Amino acid sequence: MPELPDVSVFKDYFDKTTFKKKIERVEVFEKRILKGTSEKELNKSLKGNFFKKSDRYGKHLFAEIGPDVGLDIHFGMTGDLEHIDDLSKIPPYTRLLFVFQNGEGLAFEDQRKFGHISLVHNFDELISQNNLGIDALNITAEEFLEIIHAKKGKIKSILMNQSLISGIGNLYADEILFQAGIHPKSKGNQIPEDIMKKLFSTMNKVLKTAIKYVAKTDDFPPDFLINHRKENEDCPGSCGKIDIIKINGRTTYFCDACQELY
DNA sequence: AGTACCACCTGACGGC
DNA sequence: TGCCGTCAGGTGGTAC
Repeated sequence: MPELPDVSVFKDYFDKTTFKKKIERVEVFEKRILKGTSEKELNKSLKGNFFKKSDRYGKHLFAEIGPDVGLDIHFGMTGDLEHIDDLSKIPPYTRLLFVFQNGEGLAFEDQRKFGHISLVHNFDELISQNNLGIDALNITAEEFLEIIHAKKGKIKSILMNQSLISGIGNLYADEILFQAGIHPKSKGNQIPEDIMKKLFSTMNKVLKTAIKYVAKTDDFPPDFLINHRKENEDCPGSCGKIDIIKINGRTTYFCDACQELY
């Protein structure tokens, strides 16, 4: 689930639920989640401190603790955050728990254990360590065009490549290409300039709209592809039927009638 | 450089 | 009802 809009929502939730709360300890229930650190080291860095501020970059959440220490939180496929009032009621799939001195907690849940949490020195280190390209909501039109025109691969693969542009996953890649009227198999270097500009503005529009709806896809406007992800479903543009193909091994939904192949 | 698989995990769903 | 294969919105590695 967690792509850029979801992580943006997690950031707001994180800020709201950790603000001004002193960290008493960190409990790790699943070591696999930790990358390059340990429960002991985490506690050493966090105990007695506060989360000062957070930032989102791509699909990552950066939680700053001190001038030279912070957390890199990645939500994998099933990661989620849940604030806890009662520490005796820890949600299922809690892999790590921040315990605050006021008796509250924040659970990092992750059913499939693909998420991870690591210690980083700062925001820049998070970006370089994960080899992340420019954030999808901060990239300029010029940078966007340049990156995509330099690639001969399929546009959907390019959009999903976190080291080129970071934040877009399978779901939103399909949505953006659908709304921009571009076939997902189009080659990056063959998309005309004006279509590229449309793709850029569509990417911004889709991501911002998703954030506006708190990434709750059920509430998205009916002309979005997102709630029509079924084979043979009518295209929201009522021009044809939704097709399914595989790109990069990922299920891809699109409308052959309104998405042009370049 | 681009692509095609496999792997990591767990649960839900459809077919038989 | 029960077993089994397949699939899921992410990422990383390997090999052609």
